[in-house]
Amino acid sequence: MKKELEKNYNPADIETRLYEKWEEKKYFHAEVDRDKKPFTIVMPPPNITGQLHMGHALDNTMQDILIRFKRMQGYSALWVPGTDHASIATEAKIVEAMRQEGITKEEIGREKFLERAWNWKKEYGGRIVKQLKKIGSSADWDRERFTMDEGCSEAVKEVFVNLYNKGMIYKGERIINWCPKCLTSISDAEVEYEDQAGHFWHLRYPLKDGSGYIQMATTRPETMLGDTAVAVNPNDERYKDFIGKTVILPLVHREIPIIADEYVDMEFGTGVVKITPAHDPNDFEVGLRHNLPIINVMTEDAKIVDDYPKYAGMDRYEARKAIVADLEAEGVLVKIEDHSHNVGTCYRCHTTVEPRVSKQWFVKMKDLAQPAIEAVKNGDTKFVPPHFEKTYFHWLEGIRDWCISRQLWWGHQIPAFYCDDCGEMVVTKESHPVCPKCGKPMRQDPDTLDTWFSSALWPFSTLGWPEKTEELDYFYPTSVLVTGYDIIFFWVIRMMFSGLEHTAKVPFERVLIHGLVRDSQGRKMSKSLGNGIDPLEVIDKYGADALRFTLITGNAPGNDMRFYWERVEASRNFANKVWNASRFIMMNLPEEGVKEVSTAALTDADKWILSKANTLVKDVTENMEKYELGIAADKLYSFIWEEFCDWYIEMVKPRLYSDTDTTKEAALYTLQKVLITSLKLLHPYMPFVTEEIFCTLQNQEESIMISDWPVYQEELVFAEEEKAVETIKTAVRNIRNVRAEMNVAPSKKAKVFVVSDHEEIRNIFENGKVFFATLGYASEVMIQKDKTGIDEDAVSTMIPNAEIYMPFAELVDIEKEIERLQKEMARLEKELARVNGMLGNPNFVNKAPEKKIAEEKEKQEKYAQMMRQVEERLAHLSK
RNA sequence: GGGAUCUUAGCUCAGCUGGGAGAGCAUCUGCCUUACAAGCAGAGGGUCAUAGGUUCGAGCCCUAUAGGUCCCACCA
Repeated sequence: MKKELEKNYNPADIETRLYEKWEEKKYFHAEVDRDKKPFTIVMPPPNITGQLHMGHALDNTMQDILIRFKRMQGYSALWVPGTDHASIATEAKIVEAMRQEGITKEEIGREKFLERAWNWKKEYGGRIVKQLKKIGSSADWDRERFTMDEGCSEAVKEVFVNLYNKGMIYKGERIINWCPKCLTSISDAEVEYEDQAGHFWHLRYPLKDGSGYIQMATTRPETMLGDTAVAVNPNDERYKDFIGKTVILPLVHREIPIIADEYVDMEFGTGVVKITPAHDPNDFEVGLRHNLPIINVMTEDAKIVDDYPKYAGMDRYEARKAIVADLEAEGVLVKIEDHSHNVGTCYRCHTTVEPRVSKQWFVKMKDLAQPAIEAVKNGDTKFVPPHFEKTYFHWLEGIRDWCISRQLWWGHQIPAFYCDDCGEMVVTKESHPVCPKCGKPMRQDPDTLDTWFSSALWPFSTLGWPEKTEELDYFYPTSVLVTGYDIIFFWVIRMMFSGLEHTAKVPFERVLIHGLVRDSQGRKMSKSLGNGIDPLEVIDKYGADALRFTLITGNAPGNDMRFYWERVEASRNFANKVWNASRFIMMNLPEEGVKEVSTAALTDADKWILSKANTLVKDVTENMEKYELGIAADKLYSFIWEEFCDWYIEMVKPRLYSDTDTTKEAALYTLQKVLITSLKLLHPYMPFVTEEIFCTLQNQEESIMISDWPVYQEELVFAEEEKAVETIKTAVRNIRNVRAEMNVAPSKKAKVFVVSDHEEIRNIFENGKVFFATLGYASEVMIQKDKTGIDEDAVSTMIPNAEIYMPFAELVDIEKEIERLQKEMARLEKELARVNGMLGNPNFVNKAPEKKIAEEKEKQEKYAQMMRQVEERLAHLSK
């Protein structure tokens, strides 16, 4: 029994079932297969704390399209999925959950805390994976990884030890970005700057010798407790005499020197800067140059330390108020100005970052950055779109050492060990080393590594590195990395230099960058604004195919896009169109199936659509190979909807409905063939509908996703037939146009006369006679060499080398008819003038390519000829 | 301060290497035509931000200007 499609397309009915089938059949699984070429993508691992959002949906849709495309093309297409432990985010969630229970992590200790964290991971880590499956992701879930699983942890240790032994990782006391809420250091990349309204407090520090004071301004008066100098520019004439003198720090009454340093900008403010090495990165540098003491005045959570009893325990903003009040009381506060400045905030919690001097681990970036720059410069890795390479270079060229230690427990603990007895330190992959000097057990560094340290290894750690696995050998370097431009600094760059350093290869050949999905007003989707749209809700309402199609069309690579429900609806309508066209075709297919038909048996229309479909195969494949996914999708959309449904299916109907038509088989054959080609090309974009239709149509279980990708065939190019059908389309359009203008009801059929003294044109119409009945509302079609027997009052329309007449005696309004023809005349005159202008220009004729000139000459002839037709007709009418 | 990017139809956006301005939505006019009203047929609507330049030819390349967005940067 022939299977049929349900009357209405309902994505919810098919999606879950199909996905389960795919998983069961292991279609997503890829193996090393030396007979095939590899194509590899590693999925940017979503955080285990994460919920699927539009960014994931876009990112994963793009990857899935590429993977499905390559799989069908016969590659061993591997998409490695996984999740990221997201140390700061996860730890914050667990700490918060514990806080609600009234316990702190210190109370339960590291071991118990990690136990909780792992439990949490078990409970929630799978959630995002389930969600990714809802959008149809065909990732190889058998190879799912986690940044803290055994293999990844091994890779992390290996890398750390290697880099340490090469001297590229060091521990040092530096000023770093500290988040007083997360209570950890963060890297430069993790600081987000935002403009904040603040003030300038103008202060006068009195000179020790009583000869006066020196005046400066600060945006952070509370840090004055830690001032250890006042600086001026050495070239500043105004302050020449002050250099070397001593001032008395107000409130604290510490004696500090006035020093000279180029860092001070003479043009800015008073040209005097207070120097607080412990609480400002620039001051820290100045302090190093001048051997200034570093006086830390704040605790980890940004409160004033006990050394200043009056302010001890106050947080930085409280202390600011108190100190400003005291400065005023002491008479050293001159004035307060409004001032807006850039403040660094923690990218996770948006607390203002506090620069803090502490001992941390760093990766030396200079030697790592250079190869990463070169690899892109010489094209080993290319960005799509290319302009993101500039961003990449810019950031790498200005890169500073990477602070990788975090004062957190959830993450990869740093493989450095200390001997509390003799102070020896070793860096090793062993988990319980003994001190090489005194043989005592050693204590591991309590800090963990930046989450991005392990993500940086993702493209090769997931393939088995540091082991020399078959997978690594075959699938690495990966083919393309798909990610948003907001992640270039965090991740792409770090994967690049890590890959080059540890595998001596680039981690991926392409970086495909996409933008952000914004709301309909162009705002970023965010939790706090509550303007986020849940992809799962979209899927529930319109299906995953509609969501995918929406995300992939209507915008250029790398650009942000706005999300509109209307667009999802339009995509759903397209899926519905495909569904219904397929349903129509299936209704007409005989139970025993369609036989292969020889080319000779095909009509012009058949050849036309086959030829068009063939071109589509070529275009779509080329676009997809160039990562132009949106362009390919647009072409599919217009081919299927306009050419195939609106024209071909309509043209073919009379043949299907007739029992005597000898070309019926050819029509059925062509319908099925073009449908299957279209479904295959569309499958990467809309995997669910295409699968359901494909299997129903073929009455088989075997999936479209493992079928062969269509290939362009020279023998399916039918240029003559394409031209012929285009001629007929033009004629039909003109007929419809005229009828619509005259408000002729579709039910009112009319005779159609085609007059042409070109034999080949008459032949085209002779072959296409059938189409005029349904498409052109014709009761009868007469094709003739001249106007014999045509009612003089007929309505007319012109196409190149032919005239079409429809006798509507009772409807014809001569005035209107003349008006229409005059309008047409004017258009032709304009076009002809343009062409004449070009061809009359000797520069054009001498310099333009021959092909272009020939094209224009052809047009010139066409317009001139049509003008003669219109002229003649006008002359006749005005008689 | 440096850099990137954008400015095209009422709205949102395409427009690949320069060769007669496109789509979706919205609007207007007809149609329940036996796959689809989630549809069919037709129509209107644009000095491609501005000013120069290169070119036979510019939405596309170059320069400047205006406005928007984003990223980077140590101006206390």
